Amino acid sequence: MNNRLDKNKILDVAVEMVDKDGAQALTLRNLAGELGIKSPSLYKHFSGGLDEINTELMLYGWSLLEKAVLDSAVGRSKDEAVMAMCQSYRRFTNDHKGLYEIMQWYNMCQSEKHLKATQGMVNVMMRVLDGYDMDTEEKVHIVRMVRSFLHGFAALEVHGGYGSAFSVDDTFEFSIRTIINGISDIKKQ
Amino acid sequence: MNNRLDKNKILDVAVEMVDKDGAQALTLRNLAGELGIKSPSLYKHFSGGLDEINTELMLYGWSLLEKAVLDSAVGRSKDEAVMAMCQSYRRFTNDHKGLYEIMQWYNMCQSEKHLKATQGMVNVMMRVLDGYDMDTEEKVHIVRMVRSFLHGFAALEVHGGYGSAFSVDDTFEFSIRTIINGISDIKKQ
DNA sequence: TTAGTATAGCTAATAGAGTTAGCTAAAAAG
DNA sequence: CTTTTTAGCTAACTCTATTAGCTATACTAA
Repeated sequence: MNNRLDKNKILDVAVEMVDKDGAQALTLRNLAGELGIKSPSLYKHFSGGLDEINTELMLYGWSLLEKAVLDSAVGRSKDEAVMAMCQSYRRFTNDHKGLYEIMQWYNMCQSEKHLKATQGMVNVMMRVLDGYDMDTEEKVHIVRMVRSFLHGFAALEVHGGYGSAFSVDDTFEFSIRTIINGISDIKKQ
Repeated sequence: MNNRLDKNKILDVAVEMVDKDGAQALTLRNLAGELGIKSPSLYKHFSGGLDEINTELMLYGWSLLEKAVLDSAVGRSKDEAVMAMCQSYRRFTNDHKGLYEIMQWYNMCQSEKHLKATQGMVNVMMRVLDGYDMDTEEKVHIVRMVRSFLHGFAALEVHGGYGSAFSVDDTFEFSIRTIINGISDIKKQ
């Protein structure tokens, strides 16, 4: 029988680990321990070490998120599609707290890789905005705005940054609706 | 003469370092080197080690940002005040890339400290919204929305997350105006 | 001013990360 | 069945943060 590990099995375990205990819990020692091997053995699968593992996780996470956002927009258009995309984005960040952390900060410096990783999701958002009557520049601004909001909301929500007692769900709905309203308002000018 | 260091001098140098080379460049070795001492000596000033230094930086950063946001809102009201606050927030994150990184992720887990640190800025924002006719719940939602946007925008801008060629300044202006428009739209309902 | 105390900085050593080198046994390939 | 490849191991190295203990300098009280 084949008990040997491969990249995918290792990454799956890594995702479980970071979503359970946070991104900082991903050490070679912990990961190897979880897999029942010793840390130097991980270099047989990821010769680039921890850096390569983080990069792979980052890429994997963005592909997952792209798929989630895409699925949520299927069969919907305009406001309904925007709302659905935003909700699936938020659901993802709550289901994958650790992975999303890695997606955020990892390789942010070597921007090319990161930029490429996020491009898929950006394209999906752009296509959804095709349903509205606006030019490319307006769409770019809106996608940037929505991404900024979703990203910031996730960071604050996941890390418990919202102190007061009011419903965070309500804030999310309210914000998306406000953005959508603001968009149509600008179109009326 | 007094060549000895104190907490404030050390923190000032630390801020310079992280803003120049990023948060990950803050190691005891680097910091000590920059100060002309050896790393164990830092424990004479920060018995809690690197963790305490990061915490102090986080608190210091939030107090700076609170002050900046407060100053920008003085003598302004409503939309003009909101716009000024947002612009000063953005200016801060660009002037203090490294410090802002630390403000974001550090001690996010031990939320009490972090929550308290951000409370000052939240209070300033709430007070600005007193100029509008809305109840507390609405204000809370709006502050959360604006914070989320500003936070997410900063993260994307600072790390070069905006790929396309369109002006990032325009996106910022557009977004704030969209949010303000959305707010008044909701008020009209 | 001076004697005494507190302490900022040092060196040396420990512990725990990531990483490399080299070995071995098991799987894969012919 | 033989050969080759390779996943996993141990041992060792480097670079972190951190602790212990020493010393000389700067404060402080008489």
